[in-house]
Amino acid sequence: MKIKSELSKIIETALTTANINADEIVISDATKPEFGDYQYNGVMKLAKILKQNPRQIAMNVVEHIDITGMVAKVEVAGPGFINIWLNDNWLATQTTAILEDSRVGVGKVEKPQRVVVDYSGPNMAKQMHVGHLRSSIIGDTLATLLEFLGDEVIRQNHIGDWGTQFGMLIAHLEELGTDGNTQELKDLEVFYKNAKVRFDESEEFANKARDYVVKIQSGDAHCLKLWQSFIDASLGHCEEVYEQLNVNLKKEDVRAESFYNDQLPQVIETLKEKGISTNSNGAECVFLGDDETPIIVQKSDGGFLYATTDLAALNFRDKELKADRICYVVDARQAQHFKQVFTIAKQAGMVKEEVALEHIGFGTMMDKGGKPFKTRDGGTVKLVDLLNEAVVRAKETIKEREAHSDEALDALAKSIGIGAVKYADLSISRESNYIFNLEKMISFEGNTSLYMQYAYARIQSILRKHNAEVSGEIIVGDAIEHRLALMLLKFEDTLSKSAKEATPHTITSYLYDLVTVFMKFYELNPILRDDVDEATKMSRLQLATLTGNVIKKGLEILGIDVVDKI
RNA sequence: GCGCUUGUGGCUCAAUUGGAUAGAGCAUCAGACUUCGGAUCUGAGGGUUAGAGGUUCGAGUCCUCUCAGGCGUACCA
Repeated sequence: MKIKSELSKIIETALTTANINADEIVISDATKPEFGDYQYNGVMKLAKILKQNPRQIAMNVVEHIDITGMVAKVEVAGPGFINIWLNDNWLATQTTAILEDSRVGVGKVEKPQRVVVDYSGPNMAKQMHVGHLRSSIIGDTLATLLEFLGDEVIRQNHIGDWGTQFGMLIAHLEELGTDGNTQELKDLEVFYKNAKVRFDESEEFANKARDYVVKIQSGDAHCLKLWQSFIDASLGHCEEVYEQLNVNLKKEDVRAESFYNDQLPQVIETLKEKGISTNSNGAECVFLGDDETPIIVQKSDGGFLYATTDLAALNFRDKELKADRICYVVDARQAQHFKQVFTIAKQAGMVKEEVALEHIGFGTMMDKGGKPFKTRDGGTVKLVDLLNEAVVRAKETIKEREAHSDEALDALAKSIGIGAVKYADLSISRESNYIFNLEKMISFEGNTSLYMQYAYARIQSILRKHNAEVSGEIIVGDAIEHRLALMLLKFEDTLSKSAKEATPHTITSYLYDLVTVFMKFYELNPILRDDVDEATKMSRLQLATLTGNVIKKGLEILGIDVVDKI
């Protein structure tokens, strides 16, 4: 239910009949229950333009608002706020209407776009570390969300599989045996370290490594084969992590750096032709605005850089993938880089002017002391280790409570442990750095996944206990049911906002609010007690069912499982 | 040096993009139960939104300066 746009229409009609012009009508949530459900604050701005008393205008508008349908009451407050209360019967009808809806009342966007979401982007030379977590799950949430809302999403995993380090790696691989199944590949960190040792200790090896870099790039069959087997092994590691994280990235979503390799000379040609780049100190450079430091697109030795690859990718995504919107889910520290690359791409006509280019930046994960996340001995924390630990912790916690079969316990621990890590990450506004604290994540209190999962399990428990058909209409009988019904209907507005701004935390805080309201409802209004009449019981069961459905759908978009029993 | 960015109770985070008395959760203290799953709910204390000016009906949010942190800054990605 698009409540806000419905209310906008009502206000617009009122303004028109009152002979007032307003360009954009913004409805916001009421800040407090006493102020109603929603408010319109635009009158104060209009007053300035019309040079009239804002309260007077507000009174005038209020008189023309239709209060026969969705709106029950309107009031002027303060300097000219218009407070709006929704009608209980309307809330009841609307919630009843979506009881059987698999989309829980969420419609599809009117104008679907073709959106490229670039996320995860691990480096094949290394094990995935915690830094990749954010890109993977924020990107995946965005992709799932846009898809659910009706956009056509093209996932792109821009993996790092190209560059000088691969010469060293495949030379090392060759020494170990060319089958690519060597034991050492099980841990890329170790493999990399050993390769580096060989590179430093042997001049012969180092020369071979440099030679192999050139050979891969020129398409030497032997080296390409080595390279490919290395990439396959490394990508295999990533896929295990995606599987565990419930991240929907497949092999066919991979469009690696190497894919753009043969398009790089053309990028330089285009930049030269359009007079965008110039030669400076032997390197091909783009100077933007008054900046003194250029963006280098080709090194003096002829080699290309990551800006070049990104330009080629932008070109490809516009020309071949025909995207309307391109989202890069990449660390916020690369903000300037993307700003520059986007500017160049548009100037050079590699991307059409109307295509939206967005850098979806995110902050860094810190340890408890507020420093960048490292292991005790100062190394990088592997993502696999971290996730495994979360699952182990989750298992310990739930084991204390109730007896489960080993199989059920493992599945439960995975859903809860992984869910906790993902939820904690997604619930923080993405641009800020955040402090990683596993104990807090697996807590049952506060804004955590477990609190949501618990609420869901509780609802399922009620339904099991009832153990009969649930039918009939929702009745909104008191203030708490009013709030709950309204929260349920706000789901669509929440998702739209989250999609527009690419902010997963909009969804988590909504879910938290929803569950909080549900818990209050549940405390105040008994459902299955004997003294509750049949119609009320059914209505409350329906409200509980619908709440469960929304929690499930919300968590599903975040890639987090619900469980029927904890 | 220049540029970008951040600063909100003891701690971790919000604040619908300029709206009403800045909200939550931890932690602390005080309550509720013959539990529809207490892994819950109710309440209290705790804030000059880093500091100082400015813009206006109205500022955590916009502008200027100061202080403190983070990041980037010519051939890594």
